[in-house]
Amino acid sequence: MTLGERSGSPPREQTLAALERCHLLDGLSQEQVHKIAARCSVHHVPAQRTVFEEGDESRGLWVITAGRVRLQHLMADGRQHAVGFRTPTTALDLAAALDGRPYMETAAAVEESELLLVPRDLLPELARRYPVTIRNAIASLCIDVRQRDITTAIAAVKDARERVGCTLLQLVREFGRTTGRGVRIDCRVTRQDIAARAGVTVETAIRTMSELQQRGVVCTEAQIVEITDVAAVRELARCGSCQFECSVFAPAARAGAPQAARVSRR
DNA sequence: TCATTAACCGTCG
DNA sequence: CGACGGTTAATGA
Repeated sequence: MTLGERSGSPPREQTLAALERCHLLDGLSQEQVHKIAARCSVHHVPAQRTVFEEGDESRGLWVITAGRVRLQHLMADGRQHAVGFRTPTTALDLAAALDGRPYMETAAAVEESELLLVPRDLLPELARRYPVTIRNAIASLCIDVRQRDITTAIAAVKDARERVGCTLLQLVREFGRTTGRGVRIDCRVTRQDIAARAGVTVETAIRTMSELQQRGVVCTEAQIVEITDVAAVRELARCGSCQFECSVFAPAARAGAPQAARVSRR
């Protein structure tokens, strides 16, 4: 049992609001979403606790309603490869929920988090009653496939320093906010996190980050990374000589939502 | 616990 | 050979 304790109480306002913003349910009315929520369970997961593990039987679809979750893969050498960090309104491992096969990766709460579990037997019903969710699911899966394709391609084609550069740029895509000096990655990221995501050791991540820091390209304070010279990072990652469509790492656009900082292409 | 530095060492082009 | 990057160890915050 890897799960945090369950809260029996019905979903709170904030939880419902997060579910409403889950892309899988795009196009459903508030009332419809609330009816679905009534059949979900709310789970509070303390920091560091695992929500589910790679290989576990899928229990349904997990949707983050608060906190932050890291998705990771166990590699042959025992190290963890961080697939990415996920924030509220994101559904975790949709593929496993849909095909009922075991989870493809481990989900661990980075900070205290809250997740909603849409029970597995509710999913076919959703598809039947709200065909739009099928379109939404396909869109989500496509993004997933593209992200994974890029990730594996990068692992094969880029060297360690370049991968650190790619990781920084992906984080900017996911969490970047423009500031006076440049762009800030708006969530705490340890050197270890960067290393796990780039598929390098901490020391290599530190080597690269230190070099960037000395060149005045980035600065870090309390695990918040700010990039003052995005062009230099793009150069480090050799963005110019690769054609991967990294825009798939950006959160899906949504009317009325605050726009994250963009990384200009080319 | 996290960050950093440095020496060391194996692999590969 | 030499660059790269992983390993190990020591140190400080």
